[in-house]
Amino acid sequence: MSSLKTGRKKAGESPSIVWLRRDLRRDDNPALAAAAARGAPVVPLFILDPREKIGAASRWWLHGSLAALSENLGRLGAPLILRRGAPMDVLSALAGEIGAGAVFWNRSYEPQAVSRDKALKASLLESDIEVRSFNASLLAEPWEVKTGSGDPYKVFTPFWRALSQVPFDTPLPAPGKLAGVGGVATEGLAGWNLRPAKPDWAGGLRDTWSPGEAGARSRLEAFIESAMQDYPRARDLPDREGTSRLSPHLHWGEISPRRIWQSVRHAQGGGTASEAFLRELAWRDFACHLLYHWPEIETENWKREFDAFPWARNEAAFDAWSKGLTGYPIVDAGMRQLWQTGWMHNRVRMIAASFLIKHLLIDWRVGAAWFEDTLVDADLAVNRSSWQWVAGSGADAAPYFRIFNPVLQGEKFDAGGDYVRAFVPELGKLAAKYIHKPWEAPRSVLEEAGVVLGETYPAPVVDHRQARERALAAWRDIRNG
DNA sequence: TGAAATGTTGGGGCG
DNA sequence: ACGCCCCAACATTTC
Repeated sequence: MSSLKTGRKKAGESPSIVWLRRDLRRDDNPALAAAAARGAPVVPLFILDPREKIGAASRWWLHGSLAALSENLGRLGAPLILRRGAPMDVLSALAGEIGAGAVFWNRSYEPQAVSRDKALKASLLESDIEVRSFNASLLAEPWEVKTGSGDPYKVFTPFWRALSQVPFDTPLPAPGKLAGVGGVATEGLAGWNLRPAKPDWAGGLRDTWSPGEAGARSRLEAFIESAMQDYPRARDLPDREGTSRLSPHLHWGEISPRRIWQSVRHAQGGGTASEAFLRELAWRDFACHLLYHWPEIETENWKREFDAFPWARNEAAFDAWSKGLTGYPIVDAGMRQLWQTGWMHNRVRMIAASFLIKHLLIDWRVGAAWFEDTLVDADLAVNRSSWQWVAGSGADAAPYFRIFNPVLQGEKFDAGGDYVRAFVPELGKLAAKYIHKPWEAPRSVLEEAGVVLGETYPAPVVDHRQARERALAAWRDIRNG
């Protein structure tokens, strides 16, 4: 590093490192665009930090996303470099190897990343390397949206109003051609073992998803073309392709929220339907806004009175929930969709999360951790704030006494039962009338459908009515101190 | 981005 | 014709 301390190298000579993290794309990538504009050769770098826990489904996704990015960047002329280690060590080593004059990245807003990046920036600057960071993953940065008195928002609707007033930057085009640096050592993606081997449980993921920038773009186009018009109604029906399914692409930054915003706004015939979709997109910004300003919501109840909540320790109940064997078909269908495809429809996430928290009285953090391991779109800010929303412990949360009835929710949003049949095949022959409450079906109906409760499909692990009363009683206790 | 309990209303059957 | 009861349908309150 000593040679770097002799003074800032002139742009055009010393290469730029673009440290890619959750921005695995070329389009609308401000750090990449800035490196291209700087004029010097560009070395795109991805660092796998072994200390950073990444869920199993997310690791699978990351492999695909890096493979796609590597191919795309190679075609642009600047091959992606892959390295493992602590970011500080990797960056300073690589900077030394190539005599880097600049390191650019796009900002991350998670508590750990903020402090890590702050330290990194200081260290690199000390080595006389130019450091610049950008916003690539949010519509507006967490500090750009403020109340009249300058505070962060705690409630979504006013946040949404304020966010709509922020003049977003126009999305940047992908760089056409990049000058690379030859002979830079890179690790092999296959050696990172991001994909499961034995057993290979990723078949359902492969069938469902196309990680990478191209997959993200075609999802967006398909959504705008065929689903957006009916979005306000169909988004709540889990057996339809009524939602965009862009969440995993957004998490890894394969597509930019501003690109989505712009494409949706420019689409013909959007109107109120597109407004409803952009509102949901803004929930993602809101979650990051909350986590940035209240980093403790990752692990602590935002409403501290929930600290006294008598969470149950019940391995058997958690096991039934996570495997989709609760005996409540809509819950089980959701949990199996998650296990098989790495994704769960949003309506069903609320039902399944409510069931774990309120029917089984299991701590929301336990559910959040399970989701983080199994979701391809696992995102700390979105996941944690959503679980707190369901638990009633969050900032802008549903009240605790709002307890979903899994039977009614099923009948309302999966009236024909097709969602249940798709993921709970042992109920496949049961008529819609009973598919959300097989325990109420007459003996003859069950027989004809080949269902034996307690054998081919579980009896309910808890009685809804009793579980509801128990949850309300527990909540009354903590309220009364 | 609930559900269940409780309250109110109004039509129709019936003595 | 009239009052009474029943109960579905809708509205309000409570958890």
